[in-house]
Amino acid sequence: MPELPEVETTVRGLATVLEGQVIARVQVNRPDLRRPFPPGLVQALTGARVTGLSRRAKYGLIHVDRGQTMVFHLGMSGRWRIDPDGIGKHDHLVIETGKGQVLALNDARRFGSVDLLDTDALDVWPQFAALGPEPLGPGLTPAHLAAAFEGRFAAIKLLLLDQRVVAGLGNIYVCEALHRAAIHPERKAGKVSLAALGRLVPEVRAVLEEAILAGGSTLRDYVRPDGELGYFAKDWRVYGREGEACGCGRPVERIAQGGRSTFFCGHCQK
DNA sequence: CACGATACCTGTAAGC
DNA sequence: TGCTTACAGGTATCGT
Repeated sequence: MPELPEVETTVRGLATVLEGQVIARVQVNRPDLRRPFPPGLVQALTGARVTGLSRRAKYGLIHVDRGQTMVFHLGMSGRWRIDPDGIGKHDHLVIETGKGQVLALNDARRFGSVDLLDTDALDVWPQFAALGPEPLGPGLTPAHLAAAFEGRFAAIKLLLLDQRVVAGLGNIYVCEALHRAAIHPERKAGKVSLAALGRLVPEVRAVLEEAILAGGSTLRDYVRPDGELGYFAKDWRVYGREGEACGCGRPVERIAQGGRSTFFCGHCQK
């Protein structure tokens, strides 16, 4: 489910419910996700007022008025449910606002995480300090990629998934961006021309921005009537389309890289 | 250090 | 129907 656009959509949806509200109740239903829930999480959040929400890479941030921020990562299967019809299986963290609205962090595989940090120390949090530039920010340039890829022999697809190179890309949007930029996913990163990187950067931005827009329109202001967040119609050009015709007519191919599926067109991508 | 493999955990879909 | 297998949008860690 969650790459950068889905996290962004989720954060915007959560903001409609949480922004400016007091957190009246916090319930933790198991000790951990990928890591233990932070000690004191319930106490820190209960009674606090949410001052704002934001996103960094694939992390969602909920800022409260006590100088702290709850940082969540959705892993592979995480999602927030708004006003769910009862607390269900895998609703590991439940938050209720002063207005009585309920938010449930649901994560079947529990690859996600929740952390509690001082807001003014977010930048030096090791997980954030290690991240590369935001793909939608000014830091992602062809020159940045060229520098990051210099001398590297790993496949470009794999390096684009490395959050230290660019922060927020995942398997779907890397496949899509490489296809749109006509770059073969197995090309050694250090050997991709600056011209090709010049095509790639705007395509990375475009796939992400289009996905965020689709999320907004599909979800109607980022929240579906059933309370689900982050899901929207997918119209990928290659992802999940093995054997189907690429725009050029040739079948989309599927290979494994780093143990994960890569979809591409061997005719369009060189 | 760069890089590939593996582990984490559960659900779902496909194959037999 | 039931059982087994492959695979899933992410990341940390381990060995070479």
